[in-house]
Amino acid sequence: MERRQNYSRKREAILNAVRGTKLHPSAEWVYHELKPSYPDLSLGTVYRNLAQFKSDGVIVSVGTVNGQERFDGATNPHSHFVCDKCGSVLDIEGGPRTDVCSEVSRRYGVSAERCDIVFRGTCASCRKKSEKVG
Amino acid sequence: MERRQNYSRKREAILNAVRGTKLHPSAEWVYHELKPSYPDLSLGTVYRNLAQFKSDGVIVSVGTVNGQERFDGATNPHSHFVCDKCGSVLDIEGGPRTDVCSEVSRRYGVSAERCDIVFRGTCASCRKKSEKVG
DNA sequence: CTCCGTGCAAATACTTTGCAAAGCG
DNA sequence: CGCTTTGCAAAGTATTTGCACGGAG
Repeated sequence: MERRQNYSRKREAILNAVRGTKLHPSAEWVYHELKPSYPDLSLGTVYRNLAQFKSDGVIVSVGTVNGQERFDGATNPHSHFVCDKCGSVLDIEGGPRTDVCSEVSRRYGVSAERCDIVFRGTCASCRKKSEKVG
Repeated sequence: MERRQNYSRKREAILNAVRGTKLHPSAEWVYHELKPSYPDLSLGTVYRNLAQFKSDGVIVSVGTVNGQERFDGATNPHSHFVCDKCGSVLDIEGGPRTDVCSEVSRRYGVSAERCDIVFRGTCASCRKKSEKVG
């Protein structure tokens, strides 16, 4: 059916790159990460595969940080923290529960499937920096 | 202080446009909305003012929907629902309690100031459409 | 006169896409 | 051979920015 014929070493590498980091990378990050090992990799391919993974639900989008979409290879329900200063993204475990989806669906007549929770503020590292300065 | 010298009719119009709709508009939407009344309004001005409002905390960003940033003139704490099909944005009441922020801040050593909760799925209208088709 | 706000257009930045070549079964 | 994947470069879309002009104090 939906089975891929062509296994594609590059595709696997892209997926592994996303899964193998806690950085919640952007397309460009993945590209630069793999470029040394795959000199003929193209940015378009990275974008194409990430879009595919996302629509397949294999990875999720954390949202847009400083104009770049960021991805997460961990699909278990958890929240994120985004630093407004440096744009780093942090996993937050055990955030508010996502079973509110059904309640929202009922109350608003929609069909809510996912619930993304994003905290925003200043990360530990950026806080230290501003303390040193101030 | 930070007081504006030049009041600017256009700036007020832009803010009112965002506040006066439940659509959670994009910059372009605001532009097209005001263009008839302000024929010499430029898109750059809309972007500039929205960015200003946002950094002043007068409006908030709902996030990026289909590549466009969407804004909300209501700054009281509440959540949002985004339709993956048509991109419409809905206010969801009873949103994030601020005490999760302090808990996250404590546990992760960050300084979480805001918590954005976004539900995603299919809106009532889009659901009807697909029912008719299917 | 001095500043701020703006129009306009050019510049950026990110992402998508068309097409021919290459890979896998 | 048939279908998928990719490199490359061009195109597309959203947003930002430089600069000179116009209005308010």
